[in-house]
Amino acid sequence: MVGDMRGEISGLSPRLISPHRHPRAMRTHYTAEINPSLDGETVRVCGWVHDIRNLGGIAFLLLRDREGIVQITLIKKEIGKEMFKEITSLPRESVICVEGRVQRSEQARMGVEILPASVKVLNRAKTPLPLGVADRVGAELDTRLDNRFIDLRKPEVLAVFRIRHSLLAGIRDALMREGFIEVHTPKIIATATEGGTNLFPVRYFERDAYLSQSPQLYKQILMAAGFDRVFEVAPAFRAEEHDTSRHLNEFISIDVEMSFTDEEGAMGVLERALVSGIERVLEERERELETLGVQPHLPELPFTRITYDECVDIASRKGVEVEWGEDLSAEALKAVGEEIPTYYFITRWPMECKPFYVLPFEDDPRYGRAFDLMFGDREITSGAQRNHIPDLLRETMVKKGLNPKNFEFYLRAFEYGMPPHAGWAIGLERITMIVAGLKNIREATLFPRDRNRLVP
RNA sequence: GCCCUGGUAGUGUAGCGGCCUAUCAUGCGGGCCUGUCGAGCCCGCGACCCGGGUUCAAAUCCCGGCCAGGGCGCCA
Repeated sequence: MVGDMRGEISGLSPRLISPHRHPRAMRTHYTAEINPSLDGETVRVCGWVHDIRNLGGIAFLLLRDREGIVQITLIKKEIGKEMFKEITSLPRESVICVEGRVQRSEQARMGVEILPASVKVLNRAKTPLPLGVADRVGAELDTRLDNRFIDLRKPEVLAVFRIRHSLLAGIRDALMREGFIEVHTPKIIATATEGGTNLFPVRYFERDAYLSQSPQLYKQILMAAGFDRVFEVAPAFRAEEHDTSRHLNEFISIDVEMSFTDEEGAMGVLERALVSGIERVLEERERELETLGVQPHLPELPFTRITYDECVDIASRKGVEVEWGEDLSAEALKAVGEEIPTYYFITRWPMECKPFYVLPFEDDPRYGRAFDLMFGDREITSGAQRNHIPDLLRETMVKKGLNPKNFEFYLRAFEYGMPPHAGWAIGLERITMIVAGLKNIREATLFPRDRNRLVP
């Protein structure tokens, strides 16, 4: 772990202003920037006491910051008995600033060490720690989440969030390159967006309101407003009772909506955005990927497209029966995922198992212009060309058991010039999970909200 | 929400009716040690999820609760 943290500051933009140039900056360098070429120079580094190895007359203190770990070498004869005692008895995870001289060293693993002139203790950690950072024993996810502020100090945990950052940056860049405007729609809403999922009720002064499960209706309204191409990165809330390693009750949804195109146009944007995100991770996060021991697969464009009916065939050939019109079961998706162990689209879904806002095909209205983006047997996105024909939309809502009266604010937008449009939504934690090779979605979010967890 | 499995020091675990004054590791406290890099050695500290029950006797068996892990359903 320590060895993985050598080298330059990871993944900083070339336009970045050095964080140490600020006049009030306490440090002159991140630990990762201390290298043998600084031999003889005086530097100041700040961070956490990762570990101390006291050999009696000499001690080695490993100082950790966001970028890595550097060795502080304490020689009793040089710094004096008292200072030696004071520093070597600091509890792990205390926060200190060390000013000292850089020394090239064959014996130090990083090829360099710092001989301190002064050590300032900024915050002494209590003992024992609720969770070890440098410990050799593991900890269960639940214990880690209860003590997330310490858990996040672990380089391999931080790595997940730097990967997530780069992934989102790559996706956002691709969308901006293609002319999408970033928007923010309300998260406190009056009615259910799509029906089906449960919403969290909130008190909105003297009225009942809900937390938004999806920006779906609002981003469609923006198509009527002529925004043409929009995207939103925002939380979505689902009051589902599910409690699994793939579900959260609050997650970040990347939503896209675009006018004057069909579902194939939306799929094109999605596959380019996803490839851009993975490319960015590969460019900027080599070190973090190494820390986690994963190598994300960079898919080729365009992704494979197969229809729902083809999936049903593949499943039944493998002995998994699917009733036409039903959503594909976990078992059926497993059968299909075995055939295509990478990213691919499932297209041409039955209207029965898709939401009301999907546009049916003109030639066969039993099918809708919907698609799912899959990774093996895991669903990561769904999207569609939307139904922009108001009469047909009302009709479909009734068929789905929804009352159009509750959606007047939405339906009105279709009556005065609504262009054809399409879009999709992707769960940021879900793709982070795939790219970073995580087993539990909770690891892809800082402070997860699930069926049982509301704190921290 | 359903099915299965489990909850033992700060952390991760062993024990599964009396050999438990509860194992081991890590951690923490103290001591020794001038080149560690999973440092080493010596001494010490620290735990049976909660509530009922069965039994001469419960960490161990039974019931309820809470929490967790694995599967399924639903979904992004």
